[in-house]
Amino acid sequence: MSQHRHPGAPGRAGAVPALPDLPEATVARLPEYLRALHNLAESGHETVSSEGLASAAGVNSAKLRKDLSHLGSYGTRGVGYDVALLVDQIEFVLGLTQRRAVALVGVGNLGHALAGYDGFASRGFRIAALFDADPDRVGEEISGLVVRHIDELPRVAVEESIAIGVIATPAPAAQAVADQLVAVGVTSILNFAPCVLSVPEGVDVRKVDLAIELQILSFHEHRKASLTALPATGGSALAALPGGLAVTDPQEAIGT
Amino acid sequence: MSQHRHPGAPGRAGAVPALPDLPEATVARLPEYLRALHNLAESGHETVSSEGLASAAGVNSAKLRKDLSHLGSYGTRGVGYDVALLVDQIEFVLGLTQRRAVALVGVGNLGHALAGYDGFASRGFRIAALFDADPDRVGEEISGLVVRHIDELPRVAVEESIAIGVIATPAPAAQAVADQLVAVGVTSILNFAPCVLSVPEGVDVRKVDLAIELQILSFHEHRKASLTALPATGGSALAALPGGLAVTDPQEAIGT
DNA sequence: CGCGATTTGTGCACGCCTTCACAAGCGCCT
DNA sequence: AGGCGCTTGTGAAGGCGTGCACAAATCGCG
Repeated sequence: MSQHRHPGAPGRAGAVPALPDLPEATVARLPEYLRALHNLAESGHETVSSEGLASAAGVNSAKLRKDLSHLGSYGTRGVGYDVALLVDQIEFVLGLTQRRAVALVGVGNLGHALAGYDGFASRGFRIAALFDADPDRVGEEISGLVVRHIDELPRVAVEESIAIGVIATPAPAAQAVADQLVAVGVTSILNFAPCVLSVPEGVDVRKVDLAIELQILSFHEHRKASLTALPATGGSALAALPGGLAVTDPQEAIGT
Repeated sequence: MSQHRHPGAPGRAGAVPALPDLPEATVARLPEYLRALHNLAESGHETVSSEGLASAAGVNSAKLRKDLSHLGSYGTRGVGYDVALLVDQIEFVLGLTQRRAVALVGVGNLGHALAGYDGFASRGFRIAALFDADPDRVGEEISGLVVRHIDELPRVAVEESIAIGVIATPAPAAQAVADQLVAVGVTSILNFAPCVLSVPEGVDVRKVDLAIELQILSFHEHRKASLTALPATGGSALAALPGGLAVTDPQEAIGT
C-alpha cells in the first residue's frame, strides 16, 4: 500500500527507494503536519480526514493529500488517516526516530534562550553541548549544561556524536564557527547569525534571520498603507522617494 | 527608468503603481541584499556589480538582477549599482524609511532574548512595548522597557502606534494574543509560537518555528545517512519502519 | 571620436509547486 | 448483498520562480 508503481509496472519490483526523494516544499511542511497530528492524538482523535488535518496545519487539503501521497500514504478512503500511524511514518521519514544531538555555539542573548527552549527536547532533539569563545562565559551553567570553550568542540563532537550545529554567535564570528563545525564532521547547520555562510558541498545550512522576517512584514505593511492611502491615484508614492532617486516623471520616462 | 510598461503602452500614462507588486520571492530576498549592501557601504564600496552583490548575498547574479529590475533598478551598464542609491531604494520599498513600532508579547525565555536583540533596532524597528499575561512578570524591566500586562495593550497600541506584533508566548496562548493584536489594529504578526494562527483577511502572519527548522535539517541528515549506508540496495530502510507500519513486503503490495 | 571591454536588463524555456476536479476505493446502512 | 455517501489518491493544467544567454547600454582608452 505504500508503493504504487503503476500496478502493472514491468519487472524490477522491490526497487522502492528508502527515502523517496520528497519535494523540498513537502519536506518543509511535514513537521507542521506532525505537530498537528500530535495535538490531534492528545485530544483523542484516532483518525483524521485530509480536510481536518489540513486545517489544523494551515494548508489546503489537496496539498496535504499530495504531500502524504509522496511518502506512500497510509490513508483509508472514506475514513481518513490513522493518526498514530501517520505520526510514526512522518517521524521516520524526518529521521526523528533517533534523538539527534545538537551543539549550540554562542550563548549570548539568543543562545541562552535557545539553550532553554524545551521545544527542541520535546520534538526529537537533544542539546548535547554549549560552546562559546568568550572565556567569561565558559563554565557558566545553562539549563543543566556547562558552557565549554569552542576549542573543545572536536573532542566533544565525537563524544556526543554531534550531528547538527546551531550558530547563535554575532555575525563576524559565524563563518569561523561554521568552518569548525564542518571540520568535526557536522553536516547540518542552523544559522541565526545575519550573514551568509559558505560551506562545502554536502553540508546543509538553514538560516533564520529575525530581522528579515520583520522587514518582510514591513513591506506588506507599507504596501497596505500605500494602497489605502491612494486608492485611485496610483504613483504619487514614487514621488516621495528619498531625494536623489529622482526618476523625473513618468511622462519623460516613457519617452525614453 | 523605473517604470517599464512596454514603451508604447496605450493611454492611461501616469498609472504607475507606487509599489509595483513585487513577487513574493523577491521581497523575501530584498532584506538580504540590503544587509549585504550595508556591509559593502561600510567597507567603502561606492558601487558594486550584480556579481559582487549576488555573492555577498548568497544568490546567483541573474536572480539578483531580475529582482532589482522589478523595482525599477538603478544600475549602470558597464559599471554596476550605486550602493548608497540602492540602499535608499530598497529601504523605501520595504517601508523602512519610517522606524516601525513593534509590540512584543510574551517575555519568557525567547521573549527575553528578542527584547534584547539589537538586530531589530539596527535594522529599522523599535521595540515599543513588552507585554505578558503573567502578573509575576509584569513590572520587570528588560533592556530599558517595563513589561506591561496584556490588558494594557489597547491603550499602549494607540499611544505608540504599534504596527507589528511579535508573539513569543506558549502555543496555547498564542491565538488569544493574536486576536487581541488584531483587535487593536495590528495587521502584521510575527509568530514564534508553534501553532497555526487564524486571522482575518488583510492581516499578515509570518511564522518562525525553531524546531521545524531542525526537523527539516534532520530529514536531510537522515537522507544523507541512508544514502551512504546503502548505495546499491535501495529499499531496506522501509523494512526498518517502526513496528505496526508493516507494509508487509513490496511483492504483496503490488499484488493488491 | 570610435572601439572594445564590461555589465545591466530581459526574453525565453524549463521545472517545480499548487490547485482543480474526478475516478477509485472503502465502510456503513438498509 | 447491494447501494450510497464519503474520502483518498492522482492526472492534468496553470502559475510562479529560476537560470541561461544575449542584446543594449555605458565607460575608458587610444
